Amino acid sequence: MVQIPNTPTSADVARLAGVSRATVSYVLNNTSAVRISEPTRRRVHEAARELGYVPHAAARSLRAGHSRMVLMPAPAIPVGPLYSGFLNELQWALGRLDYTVVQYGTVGLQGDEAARAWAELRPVAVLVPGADLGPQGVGVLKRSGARAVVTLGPGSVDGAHALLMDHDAVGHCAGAHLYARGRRRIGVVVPEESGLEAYSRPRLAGVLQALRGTDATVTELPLAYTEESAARLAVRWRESGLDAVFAYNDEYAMLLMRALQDEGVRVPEDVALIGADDLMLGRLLRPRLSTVHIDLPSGRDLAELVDRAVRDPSGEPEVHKVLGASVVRRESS
Amino acid sequence: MVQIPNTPTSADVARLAGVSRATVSYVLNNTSAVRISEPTRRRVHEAARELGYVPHAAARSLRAGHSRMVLMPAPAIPVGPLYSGFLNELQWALGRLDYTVVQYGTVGLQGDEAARAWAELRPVAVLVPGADLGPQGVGVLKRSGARAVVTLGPGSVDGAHALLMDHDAVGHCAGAHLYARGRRRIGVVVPEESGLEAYSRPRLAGVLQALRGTDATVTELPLAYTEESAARLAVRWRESGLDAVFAYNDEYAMLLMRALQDEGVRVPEDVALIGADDLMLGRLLRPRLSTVHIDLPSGRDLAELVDRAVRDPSGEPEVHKVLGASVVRRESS
DNA sequence: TTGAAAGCGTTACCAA
DNA sequence: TTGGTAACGCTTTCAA
Repeated sequence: MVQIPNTPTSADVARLAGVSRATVSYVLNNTSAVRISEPTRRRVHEAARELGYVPHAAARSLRAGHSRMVLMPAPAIPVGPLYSGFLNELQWALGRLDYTVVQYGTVGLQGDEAARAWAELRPVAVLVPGADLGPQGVGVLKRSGARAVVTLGPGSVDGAHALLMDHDAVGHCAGAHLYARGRRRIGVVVPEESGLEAYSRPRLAGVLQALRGTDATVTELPLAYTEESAARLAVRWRESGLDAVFAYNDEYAMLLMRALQDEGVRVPEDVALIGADDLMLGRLLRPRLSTVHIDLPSGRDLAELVDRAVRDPSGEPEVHKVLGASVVRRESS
Repeated sequence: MVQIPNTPTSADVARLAGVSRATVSYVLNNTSAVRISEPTRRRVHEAARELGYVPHAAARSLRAGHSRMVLMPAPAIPVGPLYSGFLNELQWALGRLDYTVVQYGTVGLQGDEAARAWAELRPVAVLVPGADLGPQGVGVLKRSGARAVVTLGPGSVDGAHALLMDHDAVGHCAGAHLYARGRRRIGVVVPEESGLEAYSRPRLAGVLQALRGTDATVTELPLAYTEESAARLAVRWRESGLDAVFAYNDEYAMLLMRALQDEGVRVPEDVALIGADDLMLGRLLRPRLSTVHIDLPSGRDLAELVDRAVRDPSGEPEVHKVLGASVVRRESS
């Protein structure tokens, strides 16, 4: 017969220590408004340890009327070292401010439905990467007690703070660089993988904007992240007449570079190539890959924004441009 | 003056609809044990929509005595496409089974302290990647109501289910392969970055095991993920006399390959090189990088294990070896 | 210094 | 078909 242990509650601790539940709460929370005798204190701690008592977060925040939970929908697409480093720093910084960061696995849920699912947890703040949140969603979250809603993505939403990750700037940088290098027939890789449109569209738009009013032409190059797809693109390269490519990011750039070289297209002589994200691996190619270096905000800064917003929820939503982009020219352009 | 909207509760909905809280609950949860008239039903839904009512998960699970939350500590190190694909699949599969997956940002917390933090959320199941959980921790979690504790990592812990990710096998594969290719003086890259020991140690051990009792020698090669570090290693390469390397993974392999080639060391003629993880990018190198392909379990399978364990918590802990490793020979070995 | 009791938002039982 | 009520675990006010 299996002993199914019942989860100990503060009442169990109280009973074992021979005190009331109130006293247990005072002791375990170090409530300063009330002085508990040292022996009692010890008995309570003892009892809690013995029972393996762990407080019940839900009950606690239900009673308190609020929690310190910061909720982030977990990004559905694999995320590079850049962004995951940022996430880590952010979690650490929020942890220092005594928040608990929780990534919520929003699978099939869309838009407002997702917002409602998040709202059920009554987080004190919500950080939403990407563009999956509308004004409705912000309303739902605020009404359910979120004191701060922050979007991290291309646009800003009414009522929410925004960290504008302006990927146009990445494309703009790349386009201007290629133009300055004397290239005029410029291709822009657009990944065929779904979920990347949120980045690829603005990057393309940035290139277009950088070249508007010049004599350069811009050609979209759909490309899947497979060698076959890259080979198909490479095989028809010469007839395309392109003399430069912004390859969306370093990984697609590496893929394309190899395919082009296999076709005898020389980089950078025949075609200048530039990626983005400044991955270590791009540096290892021959020629070394030029790239657009992206600066994300520091996790500390975002954590402080969140904290500020939580403390003063009626403050005006802040909107910050936080994505710095700069060309790192190496050998491929 | 700013209107701070109070979060609507089911009582508010009841008042607006002119019914009792119980009725609201029945309607919104489609309770089948009870029949509510169509007009009432409509009024309730109407009222809920109008107020933007969102149920309070904490209150609900407090009342119910359990939740459907599956908690995973968020991995602190950046995680490759392989593992993050696995995570996604897992979240999706658990979502289909009506669980809610939450990644908990455990920063700084160690061992049992971390386990207690997780336990506060009273998850129905806990999935712990890595080796950060001891038997004590399992005890805390179980006592606080977790019906399944599953570790994903190198070892198994008493009382918990285990998906054994036996990274020894990766090293074993690589070592055996290099030996079979006629190499005898074999280097093994050990990343200097902290947090990777959990993988690098067993991979090294696997190589050693594969070569035990043969005439081959194994040399540890500490390497940081920087070009400088790789260059330092490469510069002293010839005197090391090594004729093969297992480079921990594809990224370190790419780093090292470039550094070696820059020193005029030929791959694979002078030194055979093999990585691990079967990244797309390794295929793009010259020579194309040999690698150890790693098979993770399907997210669906793990989801089903979790579900089984939740339904029958008294079942024997299952221990599965789930890491398949196989060499993909390309041109570098 | 300690204890009794109320109440946070839900749901489920029992009555009406 | 609907409503009252108790209970989940915790904190806090008020009394003793």
